[in-house]
Amino acid sequence: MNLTRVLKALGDETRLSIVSLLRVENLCVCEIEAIIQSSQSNVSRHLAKLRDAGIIYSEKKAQWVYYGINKDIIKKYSFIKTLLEEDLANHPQYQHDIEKLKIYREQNGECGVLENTGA
Amino acid sequence: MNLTRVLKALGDETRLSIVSLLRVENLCVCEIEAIIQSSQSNVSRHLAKLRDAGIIYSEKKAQWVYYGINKDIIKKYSFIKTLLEEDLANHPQYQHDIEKLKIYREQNGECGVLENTGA
DNA sequence: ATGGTATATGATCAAAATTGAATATAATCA
DNA sequence: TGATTATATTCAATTTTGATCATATACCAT
Repeated sequence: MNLTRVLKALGDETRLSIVSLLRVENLCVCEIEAIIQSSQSNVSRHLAKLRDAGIIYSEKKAQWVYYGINKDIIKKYSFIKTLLEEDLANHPQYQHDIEKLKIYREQNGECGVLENTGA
Repeated sequence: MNLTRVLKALGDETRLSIVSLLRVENLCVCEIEAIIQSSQSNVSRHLAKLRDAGIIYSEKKAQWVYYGINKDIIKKYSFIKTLLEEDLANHPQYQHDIEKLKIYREQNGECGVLENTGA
């Protein structure tokens, strides 16, 4: 969880897409996979990298693993808050992914039966 | 000057040191070289990468090339302002580099005879 | 137990990034 | 002009990164 490592982890198209989605809602691997249209193993690896950098955390629920933004890193590096709330939130490309997430939700609902982890 | 490119450019120890110094004051290559203790060609290359990403600009004065933070990128990506003013400014390692810059200035003065470009 | 689904990981390959050494270019100064 | 200084760039070697395929593991349902 050091600054260079964090920036390096964020400096990738796929990982930035993932972070942008997790900004809105916690998601499991298969959901992310579907929305950003990348392979399972690829998404899993990128998630691991983001987690190793301390940007996200993971939480196992039944057979799924949910990922979410790690609040602690926002406390530690305040630029991340700005990045999430301003730069990513206003970025057309990532807004588009969020639209796709909504559509995915309407069509597929939740992966687990459980309440969503979005809080 | 796109987001991923910018983050990628910032995700490097040497380049982050450079940006952190330029936050305080515009500097030429040989000054940066002296302070962060890296080779001339290496510093020059890192500067080129930061410039290509739109994070810094360069300005030739006599035989020196001065580099400074590009204000436009701060307007475009607001996280950079936070990164510079909070995260880098408060980071012990980079504060230390700034101390070294002060000492360097006391001992060597300005590279050019010209007024400093710090504004 | 068996089979199916979700996720992680190892192996491998190609592409990209980093570095040092040497060289090229441009400006200055004697 | 020729020497010197500052900076950029090229080349080659090395390291790191990203993608893919195959496989392993964990959990669930029947």
